[in-house]
Amino acid sequence: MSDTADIQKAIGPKSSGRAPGPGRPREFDESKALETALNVFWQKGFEAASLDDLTKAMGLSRSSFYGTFGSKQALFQRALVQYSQKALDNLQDVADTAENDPVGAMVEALADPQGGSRGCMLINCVTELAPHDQDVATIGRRHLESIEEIIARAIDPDNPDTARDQASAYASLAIGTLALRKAGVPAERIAKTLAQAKSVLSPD
Amino acid sequence: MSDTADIQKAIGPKSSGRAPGPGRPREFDESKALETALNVFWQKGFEAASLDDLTKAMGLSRSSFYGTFGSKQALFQRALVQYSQKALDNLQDVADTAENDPVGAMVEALADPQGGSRGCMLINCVTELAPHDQDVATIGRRHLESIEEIIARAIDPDNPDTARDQASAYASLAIGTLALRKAGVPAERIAKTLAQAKSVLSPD
DNA sequence: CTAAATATGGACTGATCATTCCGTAAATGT
DNA sequence: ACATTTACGGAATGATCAGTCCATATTTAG
Repeated sequence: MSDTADIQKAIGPKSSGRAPGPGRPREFDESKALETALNVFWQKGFEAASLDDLTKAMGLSRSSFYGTFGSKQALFQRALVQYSQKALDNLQDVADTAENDPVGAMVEALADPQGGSRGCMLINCVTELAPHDQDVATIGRRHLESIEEIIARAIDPDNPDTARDQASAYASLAIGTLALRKAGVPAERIAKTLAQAKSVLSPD
Repeated sequence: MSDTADIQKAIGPKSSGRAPGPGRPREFDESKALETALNVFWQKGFEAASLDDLTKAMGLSRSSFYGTFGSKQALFQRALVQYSQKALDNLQDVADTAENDPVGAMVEALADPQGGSRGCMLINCVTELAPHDQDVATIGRRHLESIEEIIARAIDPDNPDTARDQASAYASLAIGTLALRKAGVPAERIAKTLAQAKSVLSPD
């Protein structure tokens, strides 16, 4: 196998933005398919999401799946990155549109993410895969650092560095409550936990 | 199949404490084997721990494995319960032997559990399985509630109920940092996060 | 119209999974 | 010694896994 073929395999087949040259056109929307796959991974995790699950949900044949995304692993990484960007955008948006307590609003948003009981996809995947998958660990670490950065900027826009540890504490707190929620601790108890922590942590 | 056979299957085969009646004696120590299995599950998670992994580590044939533990699922639940008991005992011990700051010591212990980078087995398993496995969710919820209880008693032995929310916040904080650690956030940063949170949360 | 290029459907492959089964070994009770 | 009971080693089973392959379909370029 040639070097270029290796590289081609590593980065995945001619995935997106290809020129409208010759050949039969795709019968599906690649970014829609990616979004669908993201939801399957979010709900089931990486290992438990089988190719049948994925292709059925995405409406793709296996040929189209591999032709477009290269491998389950490659698709998963694209989904993770996409999720991270979307989640960070959403968090920033919460910070920007909060009326009086942006930090509190962000903590609430982190502790009760969109998507019901699936929790945060990145935390799920970090827990499942990061110890044995360096790429996932890196994506997860950057995501967490970005969360801390956004919170720190909201705490003190002028000196975000000094607020970094506090921001990290808020983020860890919110992430910890995700485990409570998954284990079935009542939402009311979790709300009280957050309220307690916020009342003490906030400078008021 | 008879009802008794159903029950027998549900609770697992003649597992422990059997009378030394007739028949060939076991060539292995059941509790040692359970402990070994626990470590495999801890390191790999439930799905990723194959029966080859388990039986090889435990030194059992498949016959002995199924004859003793009934199924992978049943063995896993026994391992989870055993882990929970051990972890709670250890936490209580940290609280009892701490010199001046039992709560802080417990938070440190929760945030940096024994077993290196494997994190807390129960948090791992709750994240992986609780959404789709009611039994695991229940074991996890009870474990988390027990942690909160132990912390609350250390905060205020006379009125542990009033300290419950604060205890829950400490526990969530510590559990959240486990995700940071798995994602490869430097230990030094995590220590600063905990120090910051403790200095603010503690009544001093 | 023909050749080249890309996409699709679905059968196929080889590996691995949890679990079962069977022949044999090793103990007890009579 | 012999029947009974339990344990062991390891082959067999059927399901499922990710990934490949090929015949066919649909497009563009000339």
